[in-house]
Amino acid sequence: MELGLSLDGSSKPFSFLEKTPKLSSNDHLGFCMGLGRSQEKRDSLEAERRGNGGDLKRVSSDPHLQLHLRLPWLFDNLHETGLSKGRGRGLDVNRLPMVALAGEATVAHSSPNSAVSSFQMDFWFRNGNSRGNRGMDSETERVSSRASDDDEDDNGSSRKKLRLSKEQSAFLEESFKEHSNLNPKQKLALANQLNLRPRQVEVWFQNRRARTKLKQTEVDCEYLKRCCETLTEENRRLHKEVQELRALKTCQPFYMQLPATTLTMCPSCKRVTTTSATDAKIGI
DNA sequence: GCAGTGGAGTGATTTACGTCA
DNA sequence: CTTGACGTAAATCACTCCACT
Repeated sequence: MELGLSLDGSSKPFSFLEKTPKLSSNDHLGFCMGLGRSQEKRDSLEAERRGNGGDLKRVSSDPHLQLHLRLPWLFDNLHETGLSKGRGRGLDVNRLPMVALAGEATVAHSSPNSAVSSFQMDFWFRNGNSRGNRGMDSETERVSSRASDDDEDDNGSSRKKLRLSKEQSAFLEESFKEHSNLNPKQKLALANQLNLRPRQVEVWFQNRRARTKLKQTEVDCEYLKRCCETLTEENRRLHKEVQELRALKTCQPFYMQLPATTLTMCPSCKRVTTTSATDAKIGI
């Protein structure tokens, strides 16, 4: 059994279900939720993207979110669908022992717990920020210059987490409110404005989109959960009502079920005849 | 206080996929 | 039709911060 619910009230809310593979019989009681944007919303989003300069070549190919759950609300089913399955990954330098990073002496010396990230140093330096006037040794300067390189390291050791400053985050946040997708021009402008690499801006927006979507999904799931509970309760109530009506029907005397009859007199022969209400209605 | 720990937040990377020229 | 470039979503990792014990 599949139940489709739409949150947006679009006229064709479950078109995506046509493409959804049928749940196998092993899926027990399946619950399929479709969280979709209405066409209008999608159009506006597309228009917004076009308005961003028209450089974007396509819109998201994933206008809907589909969740297949086994009642009652077993979210852990997501794990079974492969969402949490890891893929084969390439070499991760962060998993290498420190010895292997000997060539990255400048980075390795930088304390990972340092409150002053290499990026922030870079930001201060480039901005001429007064905070950057703290006494920094030559090593932090080396880190700074390294972080300011626009190109990624070829040896893949650039997976160094750099925390953005509050100002940068706030600015990115504001930009995100205006448009959640950036065209290359906007990306470059933002990067220049914030003294970040374009790639950093790009990644920030990617993460922001993903996490916004995740949050929205959680909210939607909660809403659907409540909807389902309400509907279940309503269903239970209606079933009970049907049972009561059936019970009432079997208890009623036979005559109560007969259609009402009326006595009529034929105007010509003056004979009294009985006519059922239905007969009278159809003019017999 | 202080160290250890678990969880949340977040920047970065990898992979897969769709679109377009 | 095929192919490569490009952009994005999804999944994941790694690091940081913070509350709690």
